[in-house]
Amino acid sequence: MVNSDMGIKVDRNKVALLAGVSSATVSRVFNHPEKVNKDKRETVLKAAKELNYKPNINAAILARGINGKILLLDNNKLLKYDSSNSYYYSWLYVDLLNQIRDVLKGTVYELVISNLEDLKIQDSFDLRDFDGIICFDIDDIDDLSLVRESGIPYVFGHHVREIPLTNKLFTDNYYGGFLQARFLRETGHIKTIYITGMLNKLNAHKERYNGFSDIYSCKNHLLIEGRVGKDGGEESIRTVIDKIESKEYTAIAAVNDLTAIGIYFELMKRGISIPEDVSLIGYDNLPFTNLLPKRLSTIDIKIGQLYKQSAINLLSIIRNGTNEMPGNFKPSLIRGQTVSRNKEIL
Amino acid sequence: MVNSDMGIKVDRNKVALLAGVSSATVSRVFNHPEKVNKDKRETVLKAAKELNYKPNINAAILARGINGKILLLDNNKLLKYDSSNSYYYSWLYVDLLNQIRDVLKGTVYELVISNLEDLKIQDSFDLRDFDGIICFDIDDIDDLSLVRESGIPYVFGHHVREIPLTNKLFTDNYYGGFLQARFLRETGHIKTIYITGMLNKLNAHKERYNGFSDIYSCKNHLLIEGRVGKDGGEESIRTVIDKIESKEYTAIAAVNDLTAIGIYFELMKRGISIPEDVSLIGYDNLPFTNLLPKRLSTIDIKIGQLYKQSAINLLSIIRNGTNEMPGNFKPSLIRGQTVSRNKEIL
DNA sequence: TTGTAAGCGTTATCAA
DNA sequence: TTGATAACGCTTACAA
Repeated sequence: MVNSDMGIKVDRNKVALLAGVSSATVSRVFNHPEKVNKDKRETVLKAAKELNYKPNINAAILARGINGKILLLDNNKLLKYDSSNSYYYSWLYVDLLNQIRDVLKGTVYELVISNLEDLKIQDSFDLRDFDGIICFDIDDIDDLSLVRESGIPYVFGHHVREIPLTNKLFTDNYYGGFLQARFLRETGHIKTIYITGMLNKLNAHKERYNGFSDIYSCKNHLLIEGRVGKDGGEESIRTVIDKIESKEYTAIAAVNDLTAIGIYFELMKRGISIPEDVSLIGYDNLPFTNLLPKRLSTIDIKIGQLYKQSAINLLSIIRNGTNEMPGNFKPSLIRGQTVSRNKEIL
Repeated sequence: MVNSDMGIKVDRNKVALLAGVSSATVSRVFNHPEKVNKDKRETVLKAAKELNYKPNINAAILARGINGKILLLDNNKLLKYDSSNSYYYSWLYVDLLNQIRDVLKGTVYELVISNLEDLKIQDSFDLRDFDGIICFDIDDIDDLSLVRESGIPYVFGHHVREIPLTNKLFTDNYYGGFLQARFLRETGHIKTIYITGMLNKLNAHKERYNGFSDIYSCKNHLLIEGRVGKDGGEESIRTVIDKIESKEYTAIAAVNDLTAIGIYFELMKRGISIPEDVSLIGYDNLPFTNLLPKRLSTIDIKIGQLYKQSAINLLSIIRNGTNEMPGNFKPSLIRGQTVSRNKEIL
């Protein structure tokens, strides 16, 4: 007690001395407790407690020949106000961060955050300083090569085809689109409008649409390809405002929440009530949507859970060299208040 | 080249061998380059490059007797949907994170994130594993004692009085409230409504109000103390809706953006136009406010910059044992679109 | 089951 | 200005 309180360094040797064992035994008590006699183990633990002993992680790491660090590598698009839309996703980032930390909590690994920009331009750090890499939102094939060629175990959350499935964890966009459609159909909507970005530009958009159109055939939905985001949503909805006012279409699905928000406010401005006049469902479940006058119906991509699983997978790759976990992550429906039963058909 | 590409370990000794110097000289080249002969320095650097040598940070840290880690300790209120309001501040968290990382980039320190809950309940980690602690949004005096008693250098971003000024960095709430008021006065508003939480409950609220009422005397503003947040804003504004409709009061200031958003939507619902019928200004500059139909006028607390400065201060404390930097951080005005010139007096 | 001792890759002191 | 060399605190063969 006194020792530690006085700030005098207490290491394995001091504990060993007090417990009357060798320092190797102390080490074993902490790393392979099953390999040491129960009585001795307790004596050591007692001595350690008395001395307020705390293992030095860095020394352990050095002795083990590892780095003790997992890298969360992001594309640093977050927080760039100008590249606008991705900025708002930083909200989800904290969730993801916490989930990954949760997985790493019991391990020797510490989570370190960095981004591609620092890696490439400044080379202020080296991938070799890490035992594993979790890529967040990295979709450029060249960027990925950088990671793959480092030889460090990695996992990856997107859709580049060249990546082995083992290292990949992705949100099931098809299923998400399907959920949107199924919800609208269940609430009695016959004819719907689907608002998205240019489908040939982004695979995720295409997949979400495929899931949606699996339920709503071409005759039963109107597809609008345009810009995404708040402004895009406003623009797109204007082109079909007459078809909403005429009640020809009774529900709208958007490819993401930001676009849905543009639609939401544009309709509001024109005195069209949601969901009384038209139903609306988004995609992503940005926390923002919970602050709207009517809580937006949307799809929760559960990004925190997705990256939690990716951290688990990474650990498995580091330890076993491989990983058997699922790579496919299913989103879920948030019912919200912006979709209501279609009264036109009652 | 070959060596490193083949994954064979290359350390100081290999570099020393190739450069024809001792390993101590190699070490000096990297740590105290001024202490080594220029020619030799270049030879060493060349050899290091050729071998693709990378210093082992953990070994350095161990030898130096430091931990190589700075802790960002938060109160883990973020991400708790139920404790609602703080949840939305996670948006700002990413900003702060990036800024701190930016400061630490040139140092041996890595940023590690953790929270009080893990520290107290699980004791899954030990404050002694860190060289410095940045406390984020920790306002409980007992929690702070934990940090202070660890003896580790720390900085701290709030208003507990017992903390020495050196270790404290705070946002100037008085000035922020003053900015709100000055902006409203400049745009010609004579009588205003100030909506806040219970003033005796939270010092920050009190300070903001003091700044505001420094410009608007009691006769010129109506103070509403109530619940904060979206619901609170809705409630509070309802109690004075007649005074807004009658144009007796032409502008509203809210203690924070979440409250302002409640006010915003409640007014919208009642057909009161912002800023045509009444002006509105919030506080915090949550990114959210940029997505509203009219971009909310608000006060930017610049939390990223604040924590950047706090990281700089912490480094100064670690290195010099003390710190001379300013502890007071001034927010700035975001003009937005929800405050307009008061036409009543034109 | 336990102890001895050789690393792990640095830093830094002390002589030269 | 340089080179030996002793830490740094731990892990882990290997031997006992």
